Amino acid sequence: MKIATFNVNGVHGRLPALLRWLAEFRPDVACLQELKAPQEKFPEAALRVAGYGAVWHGQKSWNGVAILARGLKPVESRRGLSGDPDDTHSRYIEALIGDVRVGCLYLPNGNPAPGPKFDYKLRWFERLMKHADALLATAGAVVLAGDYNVIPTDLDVYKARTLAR
DNA sequence: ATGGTTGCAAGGCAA
Repeated sequence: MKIATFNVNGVHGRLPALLRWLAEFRPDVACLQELKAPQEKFPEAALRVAGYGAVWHGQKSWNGVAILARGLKPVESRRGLSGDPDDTHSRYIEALIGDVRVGCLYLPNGNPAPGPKFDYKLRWFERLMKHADALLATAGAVVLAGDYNVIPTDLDVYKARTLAR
């Protein structure tokens, strides 16, 4: 099974590129982040024409995640992580594609640090770890894919010197 | 070197 992930930074603005990418690489599963579209404005029909079923968790202007599956509709098993009832960001959706469970995540950027956004990122990490532990305790294959917003090397940074200050 | 870019959505925020 070919599983891919793509931060689209606006699913409408990026839709032509997304469709080309799906046609060229034909992933069985694609995890999308930064839809930047409300739930009711996700381009479900265009993706269906392209051969992909979808589940998604939209949000106006920011965030938003989706899971696409070629030739079938993913069976949603979770949206959002537990542990913070006040968290309104759409950053996690999970679904079964056949017998493989796929979690699609968009981890908070956390900038600027230190500050409340960085604190939120760390708390989100803790919630993800807790959920990952629960997933690993269950039987079956699990994949947690997406944008972790973790940058081990300067190659992962658009402009490392700016971040280093 | 204190600026540089983009998407959403309609001014400024987030990345």
